Amino acid sequence: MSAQDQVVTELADLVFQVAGRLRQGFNAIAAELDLPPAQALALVNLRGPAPMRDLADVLACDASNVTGIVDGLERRGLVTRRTDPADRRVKHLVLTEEGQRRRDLLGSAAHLRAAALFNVPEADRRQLRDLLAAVADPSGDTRDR
Amino acid sequence: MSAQDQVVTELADLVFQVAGRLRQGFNAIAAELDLPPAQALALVNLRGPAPMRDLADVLACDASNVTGIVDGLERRGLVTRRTDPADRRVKHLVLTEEGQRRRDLLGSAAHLRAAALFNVPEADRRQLRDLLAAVADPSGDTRDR
DNA sequence: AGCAGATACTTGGGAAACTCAACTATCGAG
DNA sequence: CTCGATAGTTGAGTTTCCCAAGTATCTGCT
Repeated sequence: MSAQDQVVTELADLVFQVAGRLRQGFNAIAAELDLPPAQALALVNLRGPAPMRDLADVLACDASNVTGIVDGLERRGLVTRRTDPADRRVKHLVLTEEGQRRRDLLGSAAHLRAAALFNVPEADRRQLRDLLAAVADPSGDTRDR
Repeated sequence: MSAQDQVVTELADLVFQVAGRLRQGFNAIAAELDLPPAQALALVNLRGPAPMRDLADVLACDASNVTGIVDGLERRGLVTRRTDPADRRVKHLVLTEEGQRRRDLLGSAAHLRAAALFNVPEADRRQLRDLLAAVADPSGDTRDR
Protein backbone atom coordinates (compact mmCIF):
# COMPACT_ATOMS: atom_id res chain seq x y z
CA MET A 1 0.00 0.00 0.00
CA SER A 2 1.44 3.34 -1.05
CA ALA A 3 2.00 6.18 1.38
CA GLN A 4 -0.76 8.14 -0.32
CA ASP A 5 -3.19 5.29 0.14
CA GLN A 6 -2.21 5.21 3.76
CA VAL A 7 -3.06 8.88 4.16
CA VAL A 8 -6.45 8.40 2.51
CA THR A 9 -7.23 5.51 4.83
CA GLU A 10 -6.27 7.48 7.90
CA LEU A 11 -8.28 10.39 6.64
CA ALA A 12 -11.40 8.32 6.17
CA ASP A 13 -10.99 6.80 9.61
CA LEU A 14 -10.52 10.16 11.24
CA VAL A 15 -13.50 11.73 9.54
CA PHE A 16 -15.65 8.80 10.65
CA GLN A 17 -14.29 9.06 14.13
CA VAL A 18 -14.87 12.78 14.52
CA ALA A 19 -18.28 12.62 12.90
CA GLY A 20 -19.11 9.69 15.16
CA ARG A 21 -18.38 11.71 18.27
CA LEU A 22 -20.35 14.62 16.91
CA ARG A 23 -23.29 12.40 16.15
CA GLN A 24 -23.08 10.64 19.48
CA GLY A 25 -23.17 13.94 21.33
CA PHE A 26 -26.06 15.06 19.20
CA ASN A 27 -28.03 11.90 19.87
CA ALA A 28 -27.44 12.24 23.59
CA ILE A 29 -28.84 15.75 23.56
CA ALA A 30 -31.76 14.61 21.42
CA ALA A 31 -32.49 11.82 23.87
CA GLU A 32 -32.60 14.31 26.73
CA LEU A 33 -35.18 16.26 24.77
CA ASP A 34 -37.12 13.05 24.22
CA LEU A 35 -36.39 12.97 20.50
CA PRO A 36 -35.24 9.99 18.43
CA PRO A 37 -32.11 10.75 16.37
CA ALA A 38 -33.68 11.04 12.96
CA GLN A 39 -36.49 13.25 14.18
CA ALA A 40 -34.02 15.50 15.98
CA LEU A 41 -31.92 15.73 12.84
CA ALA A 42 -34.97 16.65 10.80
CA LEU A 43 -35.95 19.23 13.37
CA VAL A 44 -32.67 21.14 13.31
CA ASN A 45 -32.89 21.28 9.55
CA LEU A 46 -36.18 23.10 9.67
CA ARG A 47 -36.09 26.85 9.61
CA GLY A 48 -38.91 28.47 7.72
CA PRO A 49 -41.78 26.49 6.21
CA ALA A 50 -40.34 24.08 3.65
CA PRO A 51 -41.77 21.34 1.46
CA MET A 52 -41.21 17.80 2.65
CA ARG A 53 -39.31 17.10 -0.53
CA ASP A 54 -36.64 19.58 0.49
CA LEU A 55 -36.20 17.77 3.75
CA ALA A 56 -35.88 14.47 1.92
CA ASP A 57 -33.14 16.01 -0.20
CA VAL A 58 -31.26 17.39 2.79
CA LEU A 59 -31.50 14.10 4.64
CA ALA A 60 -30.64 12.22 1.45
CA CYS A 61 -33.33 9.63 2.01
CA ASP A 62 -36.52 8.29 0.50
CA ALA A 63 -39.62 10.49 0.53
CA SER A 64 -41.61 7.83 2.34
CA ASN A 65 -39.04 7.92 5.07
CA VAL A 66 -39.70 11.60 5.61
CA THR A 67 -43.39 10.86 5.94
CA GLY A 68 -42.60 8.62 8.89
CA ILE A 69 -40.21 11.03 10.54
CA VAL A 70 -42.60 13.93 10.17
CA ASP A 71 -45.39 11.74 11.54
CA GLY A 72 -43.28 11.42 14.66
CA LEU A 73 -42.62 15.14 14.90
CA GLU A 74 -46.28 15.88 14.37
CA ARG A 75 -47.33 13.34 17.00
CA ARG A 76 -45.08 15.21 19.41
CA GLY A 77 -46.67 18.46 18.39
CA LEU A 78 -43.49 20.04 17.03
CA VAL A 79 -44.48 20.56 13.39
CA THR A 80 -47.61 20.80 11.33
CA ARG A 81 -48.22 20.07 7.67
CA ARG A 82 -49.73 22.86 5.62
CA THR A 83 -50.66 22.25 1.99
CA ASP A 84 -49.36 24.87 -0.38
CA PRO A 85 -52.34 26.61 -2.00
CA ALA A 86 -50.28 27.32 -5.12
CA ASP A 87 -49.33 23.67 -5.61
CA ARG A 88 -51.64 21.40 -3.73
CA ARG A 89 -49.29 18.45 -3.99
CA VAL A 90 -46.69 19.92 -1.68
CA LYS A 91 -47.02 20.20 2.07
CA HIS A 92 -44.98 22.76 3.91
CA LEU A 93 -43.60 21.82 7.28
CA VAL A 94 -44.22 24.53 9.83
CA LEU A 95 -42.68 24.50 13.28
CA THR A 96 -45.06 24.96 16.18
CA GLU A 97 -44.06 27.21 19.04
CA GLU A 98 -42.86 24.22 21.00
CA GLY A 99 -41.11 22.99 17.87
CA GLN A 100 -39.17 26.23 17.60
CA ARG A 101 -38.26 26.08 21.25
CA ARG A 102 -37.08 22.49 21.02
CA ARG A 103 -35.13 23.20 17.88
CA ASP A 104 -33.32 26.11 19.50
CA LEU A 105 -32.46 24.08 22.57
CA LEU A 106 -31.15 21.29 20.41
CA GLY A 107 -29.16 23.67 18.26
CA SER A 108 -27.45 25.53 21.05
CA ALA A 109 -26.66 22.41 23.07
CA ALA A 110 -25.24 20.76 19.97
CA HIS A 111 -23.16 23.83 19.29
CA LEU A 112 -21.70 23.69 22.78
CA ARG A 113 -20.72 20.09 22.30
CA ALA A 114 -19.21 20.84 18.92
CA ALA A 115 -17.19 23.70 20.34
CA ALA A 116 -15.89 21.39 23.07
CA LEU A 117 -14.93 18.80 20.49
CA PHE A 118 -13.11 21.20 18.19
CA ASN A 119 -10.93 22.30 21.03
CA VAL A 120 -7.90 23.40 19.01
CA PRO A 121 -6.40 26.80 18.27
CA GLU A 122 -8.67 29.07 16.29
CA ALA A 123 -6.22 29.20 13.40
CA ASP A 124 -6.34 25.43 13.14
CA ARG A 125 -10.11 25.48 13.15
CA ARG A 126 -10.16 27.90 10.25
CA GLN A 127 -7.66 25.88 8.33
CA LEU A 128 -9.56 22.69 9.01
CA ARG A 129 -12.73 24.33 7.81
CA ASP A 130 -11.13 25.48 4.59
CA LEU A 131 -9.62 22.09 3.85
CA LEU A 132 -12.90 20.34 4.51
CA ALA A 133 -14.71 22.85 2.35
CA ALA A 134 -12.37 22.02 -0.51
CA VAL A 135 -13.15 18.32 -0.07
CA ALA A 136 -16.88 18.89 0.20
CA ASP A 137 -17.01 21.23 -2.74
CA PRO A 138 -14.93 20.14 -5.75
CA SER A 139 -15.71 23.40 -7.56
CA GLY A 140 -12.77 25.30 -6.09
CA ASP A 141 -10.66 23.37 -8.55
CA THR A 142 -7.62 22.54 -6.46
CA ARG A 143 -7.51 19.44 -8.56
CA ASP A 144 -5.40 16.38 -7.98
CA ARG A 145 -1.61 16.71 -8.00
CA MET B 1 -22.99 34.86 17.23
CA SER B 2 -19.23 35.38 17.39
CA ALA B 3 -16.96 34.67 14.46
CA GLN B 4 -15.49 31.75 16.37
CA ASP B 5 -18.90 30.25 16.92
CA GLN B 6 -19.52 30.64 13.23
CA VAL B 7 -16.38 28.66 12.42
CA VAL B 8 -17.37 25.88 14.82
CA THR B 9 -20.79 25.66 13.22
CA GLU B 10 -19.36 25.48 9.75
CA LEU B 11 -16.87 22.92 10.91
CA ALA B 12 -19.54 20.68 12.37
CA ASP B 13 -21.61 20.98 9.22
CA LEU B 14 -18.68 20.15 6.99
CA VAL B 15 -17.63 17.15 9.03
CA PHE B 16 -21.17 15.84 8.89
CA GLN B 17 -21.33 16.48 5.20
CA VAL B 18 -18.08 14.75 4.34
CA ALA B 19 -18.79 11.86 6.67
CA GLY B 20 -22.22 11.59 5.13
CA ARG B 21 -20.79 11.17 1.66
CA LEU B 22 -18.29 8.67 2.93
CA ARG B 23 -21.01 6.69 4.66
CA GLN B 24 -23.29 6.89 1.66
CA GLY B 25 -20.60 5.47 -0.58
CA PHE B 26 -19.86 2.78 1.94
CA ASN B 27 -23.50 1.77 2.21
CA ALA B 28 -23.80 1.58 -1.56
CA ILE B 29 -20.86 -0.78 -1.74
CA ALA B 30 -22.24 -2.80 1.15
CA ALA B 31 -25.58 -3.10 -0.63
CA GLU B 32 -23.83 -4.42 -3.72
CA LEU B 33 -22.23 -7.08 -1.56
CA ASP B 34 -25.66 -7.88 -0.13
CA LEU B 35 -24.79 -6.52 3.30
CA PRO B 36 -26.89 -4.22 5.46
CA PRO B 37 -24.94 -1.15 6.62
CA ALA B 38 -24.38 -2.10 10.24
CA GLN B 39 -23.27 -5.60 9.36
CA ALA B 40 -20.88 -4.25 6.78
CA LEU B 41 -19.46 -1.82 9.29
CA ALA B 42 -18.98 -4.59 11.80
CA LEU B 43 -17.32 -6.73 9.17
CA VAL B 44 -14.65 -4.21 8.22
CA ASN B 45 -13.82 -3.82 11.88
CA LEU B 46 -12.99 -7.48 12.23
CA ARG B 47 -9.41 -8.48 11.75
CA GLY B 48 -8.23 -11.26 13.96
CA PRO B 49 -10.54 -13.11 16.36
CA ALA B 50 -11.91 -10.59 18.85
CA PRO B 51 -14.45 -10.74 21.69
CA MET B 52 -17.89 -9.39 20.91
CA ARG B 53 -17.42 -6.84 23.65
CA ASP B 54 -14.59 -5.24 21.71
CA LEU B 55 -16.84 -4.86 18.72
CA ALA B 56 -19.51 -3.25 20.89
CA ASP B 57 -16.91 -0.77 22.09
CA VAL B 58 -15.72 0.04 18.59
CA LEU B 59 -19.26 0.47 17.32
CA ALA B 60 -20.17 2.39 20.47
CA CYS B 61 -23.45 0.57 20.91
CA ASP B 62 -25.24 -1.77 23.26
CA ALA B 63 -23.98 -5.33 23.60
CA SER B 64 -27.37 -6.73 22.68
CA ASN B 65 -27.20 -4.81 19.46
CA VAL B 66 -23.97 -6.61 18.58
CA THR B 67 -25.70 -9.91 19.20
CA GLY B 68 -28.19 -9.06 16.49
CA ILE B 69 -25.62 -7.81 14.03
CA VAL B 70 -23.42 -10.85 14.52
CA ASP B 71 -26.47 -13.07 14.13
CA GLY B 72 -26.86 -11.54 10.70
CA LEU B 73 -23.23 -12.06 9.79
CA GLU B 74 -23.38 -15.62 11.01
CA ARG B 75 -26.57 -16.30 9.08
CA ARG B 76 -24.69 -15.17 5.99
CA GLY B 77 -21.83 -17.46 6.86
CA LEU B 78 -19.26 -14.70 7.21
CA VAL B 79 -18.43 -15.10 10.86
CA THR B 80 -18.48 -17.79 13.53
CA ARG B 81 -18.58 -17.51 17.30
CA ARG B 82 -15.91 -19.40 19.22
CA THR B 83 -16.00 -19.47 22.99
CA ASP B 84 -12.72 -18.62 24.64
CA PRO B 85 -11.55 -21.68 26.60
CA ALA B 86 -9.70 -19.41 29.05
CA ASP B 87 -12.80 -17.37 29.84
CA ARG B 88 -15.92 -19.19 28.88
CA ARG B 89 -18.03 -16.04 29.03
CA VAL B 90 -16.43 -14.42 26.02
CA LYS B 91 -17.01 -15.46 22.43
CA HIS B 92 -14.45 -14.63 19.82
CA LEU B 93 -15.62 -13.61 16.40
CA VAL B 94 -13.76 -15.45 13.69
CA LEU B 95 -14.07 -14.59 10.02
CA THR B 96 -14.85 -17.46 7.71
CA GLU B 97 -13.03 -17.69 4.39
CA GLU B 98 -15.95 -16.01 2.67
CA GLY B 99 -16.03 -13.49 5.47
CA GLN B 100 -12.41 -12.57 4.81
CA ARG B 101 -13.07 -12.31 1.12
CA ARG B 102 -16.10 -10.10 1.56
CA ARG B 103 -14.29 -7.92 4.07
CA ASP B 104 -11.40 -7.38 1.68
CA LEU B 105 -13.73 -6.50 -1.19
CA LEU B 106 -15.59 -4.08 1.01
CA GLY B 107 -12.37 -2.54 2.27
CA SER B 108 -10.76 -1.98 -1.09
CA ALA B 109 -13.90 -0.65 -2.75
CA ALA B 110 -14.44 1.72 0.17
CA HIS B 111 -10.86 2.85 -0.14
CA LEU B 112 -11.35 3.67 -3.79
CA ARG B 113 -14.38 5.77 -2.98
CA ALA B 114 -12.56 7.52 -0.19
CA ALA B 115 -9.63 8.32 -2.48
CA ALA B 116 -12.06 9.79 -5.01
CA LEU B 117 -13.68 11.91 -2.34
CA PHE B 118 -10.45 13.26 -0.90
CA ASN B 119 -9.47 14.53 -4.28
CA VAL B 120 -7.20 17.37 -3.17
CA PRO B 121 -3.43 17.89 -3.35
CA GLU B 122 -1.48 15.39 -1.31
CA ALA B 123 -0.08 18.12 0.91
CA ASP B 124 -3.62 19.19 1.82
CA ARG B 125 -4.55 15.63 2.60
CA ARG B 126 -1.67 15.31 5.03
CA GLN B 127 -2.51 18.57 6.66
CA LEU B 128 -6.16 17.64 6.93
CA ARG B 129 -5.18 14.35 8.50
CA ASP B 130 -2.98 16.04 11.07
CA LEU B 131 -5.62 18.58 12.00
CA LEU B 132 -8.28 15.92 12.36
CA ALA B 133 -5.94 13.81 14.42
CA ALA B 134 -5.48 16.72 16.81
CA VAL B 135 -9.24 17.02 17.16
CA ALA B 136 -9.76 13.31 17.58
CA ASP B 137 -6.95 12.90 20.07
CA PRO B 138 -6.76 15.66 22.69
CA SER B 139 -3.51 14.17 24.05
CA GLY B 140 -1.27 16.07 21.70
CA ASP B 141 -2.08 19.07 23.85
CA THR B 142 -2.46 21.81 21.29
CA ARG B 143 -4.91 23.22 23.77
CA ASP B 144 -7.37 26.04 23.31
CA ARG B 145 -6.24 29.60 22.45
C1' DA C 1 -59.32 21.65 -24.05
C1' DG C 2 -57.32 17.42 -22.86
C1' DC C 3 -54.12 13.89 -22.33
C1' DA C 4 -49.37 12.04 -21.05
C1' DG C 5 -45.86 12.10 -18.11
C1' DA C 6 -43.67 14.06 -14.14
C1' DT C 7 -43.88 15.25 -9.20
C1' DA C 8 -45.35 15.31 -4.01
C1' DC C 9 -46.76 12.70 -0.73
C1' DT C 10 -48.87 8.48 1.51
C1' DT C 11 -49.55 3.62 2.41
C1' DG C 12 -48.31 -1.10 3.29
C1' DG C 13 -44.97 -4.54 3.87
C1' DG C 14 -40.90 -5.91 5.63
C1' DA C 15 -36.02 -5.79 7.15
C1' DA C 16 -32.70 -3.72 10.16
C1' DA C 17 -30.90 -1.32 13.89
C1' DC C 18 -31.13 0.10 18.33
C1' DT C 19 -32.30 0.48 23.45
C1' DC C 20 -33.72 -1.23 27.76
C1' DA C 21 -34.57 -4.65 31.31
C1' DA C 22 -34.11 -9.15 32.77
C1' DC C 23 -31.70 -13.46 32.62
C1' DT C 24 -27.80 -17.12 32.33
C1' DA C 25 -23.29 -18.37 32.75
C1' DT C 26 -18.90 -17.51 34.22
C1' DC C 27 -15.18 -15.23 36.41
C1' DG C 28 -12.40 -13.08 40.21
C1' DA C 29 -11.60 -11.37 44.82
C1' DG C 30 -12.04 -11.23 49.55
C1' DC D 1 -17.36 -20.10 48.75
C1' DT D 2 -20.06 -16.49 48.26
C1' DC D 3 -20.64 -11.70 46.36
C1' DG D 4 -20.26 -8.55 42.84
C1' DA D 5 -18.75 -7.73 38.22
C1' DT D 6 -18.65 -9.08 33.32
C1' DA D 7 -19.98 -11.42 28.55
C1' DG D 8 -23.44 -12.51 26.07
C1' DT D 9 -28.44 -13.56 25.00
C1' DT D 10 -33.40 -12.92 24.95
C1' DG D 11 -37.73 -10.46 24.55
C1' DA D 12 -40.32 -6.43 23.88
C1' DG D 13 -40.90 -2.27 21.79
C1' DT D 14 -39.60 1.84 18.98
C1' DT D 15 -37.49 3.88 15.20
C1' DT D 16 -35.38 4.12 10.81
C1' DC D 17 -35.31 2.96 6.28
C1' DC D 18 -36.26 1.02 1.52
C1' DC D 19 -39.30 -0.57 -2.10
C1' DA D 20 -43.49 -0.94 -4.71
C1' DA D 21 -47.86 0.76 -5.51
C1' DG D 22 -51.38 4.19 -5.25
C1' DT D 23 -53.57 9.05 -5.07
C1' DA D 24 -53.69 13.70 -6.11
C1' DT D 25 -52.00 17.34 -8.60
C1' DC D 26 -49.33 19.87 -11.82
C1' DT D 27 -47.15 20.89 -16.55
C1' DG D 28 -46.14 20.52 -21.26
C1' DC D 29 -47.64 19.38 -25.67
C1' DT D 30 -50.82 18.94 -29.27
